[in-house]
Amino acid sequence: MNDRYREPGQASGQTSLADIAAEAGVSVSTVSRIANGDLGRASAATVAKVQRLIAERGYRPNPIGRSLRGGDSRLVAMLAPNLDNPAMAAIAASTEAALRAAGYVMILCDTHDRPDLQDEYLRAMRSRFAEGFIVVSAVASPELEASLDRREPIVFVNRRNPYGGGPFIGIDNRQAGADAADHLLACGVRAPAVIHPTELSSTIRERVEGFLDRLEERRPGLTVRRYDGPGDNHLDCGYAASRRMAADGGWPDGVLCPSDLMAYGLFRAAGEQGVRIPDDCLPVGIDDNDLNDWIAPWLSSIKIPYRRFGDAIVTSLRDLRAGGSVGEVLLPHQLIRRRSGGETIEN
Amino acid sequence: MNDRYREPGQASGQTSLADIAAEAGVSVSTVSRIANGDLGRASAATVAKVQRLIAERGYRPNPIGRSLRGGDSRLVAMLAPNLDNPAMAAIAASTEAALRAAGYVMILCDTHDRPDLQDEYLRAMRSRFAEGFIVVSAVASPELEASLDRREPIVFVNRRNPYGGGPFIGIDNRQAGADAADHLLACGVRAPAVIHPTELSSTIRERVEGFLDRLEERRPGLTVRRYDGPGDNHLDCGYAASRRMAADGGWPDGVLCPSDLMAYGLFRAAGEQGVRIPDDCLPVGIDDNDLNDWIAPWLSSIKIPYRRFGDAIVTSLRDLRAGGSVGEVLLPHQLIRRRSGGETIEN
DNA sequence: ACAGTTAAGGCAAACGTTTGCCATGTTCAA
DNA sequence: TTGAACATGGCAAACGTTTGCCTTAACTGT
Repeated sequence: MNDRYREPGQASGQTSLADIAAEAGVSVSTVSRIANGDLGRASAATVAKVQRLIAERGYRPNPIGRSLRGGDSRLVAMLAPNLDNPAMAAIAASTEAALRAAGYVMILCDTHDRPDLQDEYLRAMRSRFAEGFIVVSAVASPELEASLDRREPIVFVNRRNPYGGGPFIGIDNRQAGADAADHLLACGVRAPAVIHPTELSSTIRERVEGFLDRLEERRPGLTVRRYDGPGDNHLDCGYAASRRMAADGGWPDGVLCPSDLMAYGLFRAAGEQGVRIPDDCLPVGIDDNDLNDWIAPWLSSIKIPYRRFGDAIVTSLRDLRAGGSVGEVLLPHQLIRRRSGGETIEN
Repeated sequence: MNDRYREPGQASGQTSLADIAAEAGVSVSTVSRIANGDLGRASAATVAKVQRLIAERGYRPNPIGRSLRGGDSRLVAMLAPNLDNPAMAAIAASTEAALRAAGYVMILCDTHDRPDLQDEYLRAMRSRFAEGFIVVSAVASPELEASLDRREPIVFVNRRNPYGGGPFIGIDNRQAGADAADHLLACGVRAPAVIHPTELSSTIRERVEGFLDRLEERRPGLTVRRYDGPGDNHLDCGYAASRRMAADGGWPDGVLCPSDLMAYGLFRAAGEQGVRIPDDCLPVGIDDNDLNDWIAPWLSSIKIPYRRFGDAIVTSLRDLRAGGSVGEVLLPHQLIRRRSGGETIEN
């Protein structure tokens, strides 16, 4: 192509089985077996010689050759919508670490929540011999359905399999909504409201339902104001919904924001209208973004242990590949109470 | 392995050249050539037949086979420290999009700023035939040096090549520091201070130097208080440095925080001590996190156009692989002024 | 009619692995 | 002494692709 910059790892690069074999005066098969720990198939002398050469030349098996042969590729694809969302970044970071610890390499694909991109990535990764898929906030798409039909190992995170079944990692969203309701009532909120995106995912729906059901249970007959907002991301949704809410009947004394980003949208709208948060209006979020402790001391939020998702995901993926039947893993959430001053009180 | 879950893309999966060839009654070579657009090597009838079959069976060339052969892998590795940092997430997201648009797939590796992990990933990616590397905030490491020696295509982002030279995407950090100084002076700050991490990267050093130099130029003889803070991340550094600053001589009327995260750390320390931000102490950040507009209306910050990094990175990578000599790309930054009320005034 | 050209397409090697099977040679028991 | 078992290790196919070179047949010009 050009002589200034070489392809990395190309022919002249890495030492291959053949190089070692030639130098040791044995066949590639023998070297391969020794490299893979099958030491009983060669004499002690041969094993020693080959092992020495492997160490000396820094031989590392080429994953490409391996995958082609049909062995494992040690590649796992993670499909996530929009990395800009700090929650996604947290999941990605913890999954990456867990996979690396298990000897895998993660390919991260940003699907922008679009079914067509999700499909494109599923195809691309399949033909790259990805050994498994982690789909965060999956959307229904033809290729996803096809993958499920082929019984490919797929772990769903955050949002359940739109076609039902399959392993799932997340929290008990209904319970989280109920906990949020309890929190608002405990803080003396009389007329709570709820905002949510116009387009409801199953995750958000469950949180809102859990919230409403718990309120109905504890305050029968109480009407809960409910506003939705349009937008690509939860920041915009939260902002738009809050403005609708303010225009419709003024600010309530408490609001469930089913994601922290929506709470940030509410915060902005409140600031613009001179409404003091949390004194005039007490929001409760779900996610508990790491930054809350630093710059959003006004936001109590239900912490989702995204840092722990990685391990759970890798465990599920392994069980799946081992043929075990894998169900849902619901990790524990926890309300983090914050007061405006910035002190955090964990219960 | 087991019959419940299959490897995706394995033998029984994707249609291969051989499948098409068998069905069309021609050789693999012919199909390969037609699939790659070399239409002059077969009769019109053959071309039509093969093209029809390719479309019908949904044939897509297997990238593994291609890479192995020595062709291109369309794989690019991005090594980033700590995805938790919103700035890194923004760079990763925009790069992913730009690479996908250019037909590449990005592998994202979290190096945690550790030289040994950076090395491990460089090796792993090289043997997977990555066509190029994007190293964000590179640290010096043996394998990086080796990669440079082999003239592999590496683009450095955010932090310059620790061994010097090579293409770089970033901003003019000295100028950004100077702009921050101008801003503080314009806001009437009399005795500005600066906080920074104890471990100085070249990026942060440049920002701080630009700040101090500009102050010396405009206010000769002015002594600028300077505090560093330990910690793994800039949040902790900023917090620790701020507390040191407060303990040492009280809060200044203005502070340069060479990253937004450090400003968040300062904000928390100020909140704990009852210091009002920005009224008592005016911070200026560098980065301009997207969330500032929503929940940090008190923070004026120098916006780094992370969203535009992706395109610049891909362009550099292409030029590099085409053999062109690629230098530094400094993208324009811009001060975003915010007032406590939340309104944004861009200049 | 014959050499030369062109069209059409197949052969086979190469990339790096893994693995079932075969080929030696040695040892051991009956 | 002869068969069996075992130790040691090589052969070759297979994965999917690309490409230099070869073959065959038809066509062209003289």
